[in-house]
Amino acid sequence: MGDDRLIDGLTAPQREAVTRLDGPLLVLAGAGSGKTRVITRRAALLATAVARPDEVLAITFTNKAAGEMRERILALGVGGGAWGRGRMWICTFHSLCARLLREFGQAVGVQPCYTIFDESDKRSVIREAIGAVGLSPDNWRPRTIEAAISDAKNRMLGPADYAEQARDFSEKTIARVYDEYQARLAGQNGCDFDDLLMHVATLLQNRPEIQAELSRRFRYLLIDEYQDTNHAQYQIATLLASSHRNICVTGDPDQSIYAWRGADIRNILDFEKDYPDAVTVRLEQNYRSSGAILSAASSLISNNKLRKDKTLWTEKEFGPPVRIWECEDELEEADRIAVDIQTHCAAGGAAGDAAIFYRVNAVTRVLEDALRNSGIPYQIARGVEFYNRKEIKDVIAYLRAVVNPADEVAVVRAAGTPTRGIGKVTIERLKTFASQTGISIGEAVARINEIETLKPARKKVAPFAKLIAQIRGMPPRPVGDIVEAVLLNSGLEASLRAAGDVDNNPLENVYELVSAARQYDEQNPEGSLADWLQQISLVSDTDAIELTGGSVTLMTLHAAKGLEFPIVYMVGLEEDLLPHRRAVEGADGEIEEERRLCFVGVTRAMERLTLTHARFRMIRGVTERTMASRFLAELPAEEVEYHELERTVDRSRAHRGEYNDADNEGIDVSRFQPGRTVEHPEYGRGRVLGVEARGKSVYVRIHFENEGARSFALDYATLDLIES
DNA sequence: GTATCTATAATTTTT
DNA sequence: TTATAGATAC
Repeated sequence: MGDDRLIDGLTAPQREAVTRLDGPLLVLAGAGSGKTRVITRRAALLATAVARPDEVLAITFTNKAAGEMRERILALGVGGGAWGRGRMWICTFHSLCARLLREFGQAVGVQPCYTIFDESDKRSVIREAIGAVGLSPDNWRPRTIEAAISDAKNRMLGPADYAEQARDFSEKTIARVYDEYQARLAGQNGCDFDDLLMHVATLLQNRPEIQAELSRRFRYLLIDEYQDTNHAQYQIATLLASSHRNICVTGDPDQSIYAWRGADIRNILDFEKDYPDAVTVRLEQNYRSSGAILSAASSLISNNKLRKDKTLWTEKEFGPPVRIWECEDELEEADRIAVDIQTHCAAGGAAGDAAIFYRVNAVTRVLEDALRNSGIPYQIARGVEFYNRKEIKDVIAYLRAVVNPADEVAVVRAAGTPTRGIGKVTIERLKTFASQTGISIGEAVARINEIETLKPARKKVAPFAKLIAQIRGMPPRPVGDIVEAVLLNSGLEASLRAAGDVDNNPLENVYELVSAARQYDEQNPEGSLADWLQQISLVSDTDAIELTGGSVTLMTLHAAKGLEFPIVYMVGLEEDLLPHRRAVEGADGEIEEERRLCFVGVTRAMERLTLTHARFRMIRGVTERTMASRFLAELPAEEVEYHELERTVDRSRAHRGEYNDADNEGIDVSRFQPGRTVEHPEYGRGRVLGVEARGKSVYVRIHFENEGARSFALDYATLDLIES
């Protein structure tokens, strides 16, 4: 069967995972266990031994991972000409669904020319919906409502389902907004990210003939990072596999870090229940990290209670110990990292060997400054930022308006930029006419002569209407020509020519967009404007990382999943940052997810790992005392190298008297782990909520049954720990 | 109808 | 610290 090259050099379990082609297969792949190697070879083997390439559907977590997988399969050089005829489907859940909706969406009320609404489009529609049901955005925060709706969609609850299960006033109100929001999206023929999944899952559920056709089309399924799938994704996977059951999922419960986005770890834990005949393969040998790093990782993750026990092992040598650096503040933290990287480079190492991970994006600025000042090249994973720029969104608004005339968000934005005398009142009149006539806003623009109310403004709208009609009349490709036409004919180019300076040049950005379109044209001989728009709507931060580049990579811990670097720094190992405050205050399970996040970061390192924490950190303009992360105390103490604060070199703000130092050393906060029960002489028994530093003292917050939450200064409180 | 200013709020992680 | 929404001035 197949090509021997595909199984060369594999261990027994790896070989099993590659060659057991039919039936349900669960691959529990520990960090660094060669999983990518296994799934690429498996995909290649499937496509050469038992199926046509286009009968294989491989689903990855990011576009980046999809691209890499495609390259690696090509590099295997198997299958020869077979690749040309029908390409293997390698995509993310979202891009798969986006494609399927274009083909089958009408069955769930989505027109083929639908457009994808990003977070800010979603925000503006939500605001409208909140207003339309008679609420005020001051009392009903769009953020909160968005989160609730997103959560509902991930659980496949439509507005009606959600309303049915809504219990309290808050949920019932959200249900009204959800209903309105969804109606508005449908009216604009738009889908948000969550809709892509929910609609396809519903489609597969309600239309057996489509489900049958698709499971015939995709005879073999391969799903990576299965621990991070949500319910809608689970349904899609299940329904696609239901007739042939050739479903292989890979993942690692210890690396589940997206519960906040609706991911349900039970999907992977229950795989064997869903498919009782499933074969399970465990990959537990780690080929990536040194003994020291692996030992730290194992020690850390063993603190999770809700966990299937698993032991990673390595044949690699122990190597240098994991370092923990205590720094005065975030400036010193960044400086020390920069100096360390410089030392590495001076010794002949490459900057590209190193990566810096952090919990929140907000901490990047100081790191960037330090690297820039030291002349160290760096890259930051934030690809969406380009598409979030104002001038880019302006151009894209025109394109969306051309593709989908009902896309009100886009039409309104395009009509108003550059300013051409179309204001609020005119827009309202267009909207009113559209809804009275039962047409889309785009059509209303095309039929301005029929709109009585538009007397003087008609002259202002006419050129815009003409432009849209002209662009719409162009052939759907090459896309580059369309983008360029929009740019030149809309007046955007002219208005940008005047603006801009050296380090922020919108005109340049906009031309970069034209280049991106031209590049797309070259790579996709059959691509259309709609396809390109779909593709750029789904780019993520991680997609932009250049792994072969010669620069230090900065990214969030979430973005780091699936990658590896010889040298890793993790910054901000502090309570309230990692674990994040939201998790500390939240349910018990959330701390475990933070720990898994930390574990993911640690296991990215191959040779050298440095964890840092600062005693003081400025957060949104205010410098605060911090406490070392509990996770640091969970590392094997005798194996790590602890670097205390270097008091001789004081580059910190404290030195300049910008804040008062606090003498909190030596306080054992670990005794008061959140969740522990304590006894207070006056208030009786209570539960520890958390420990926090404020000003010069450290406080412990306790929740008492009768008294509610109270804080005590740790130095003076008379609290007894009760064994639980 | 448009531009500018001010106040205000809010900050986890991402397809 | 930063972005954004709303108010105000032109």
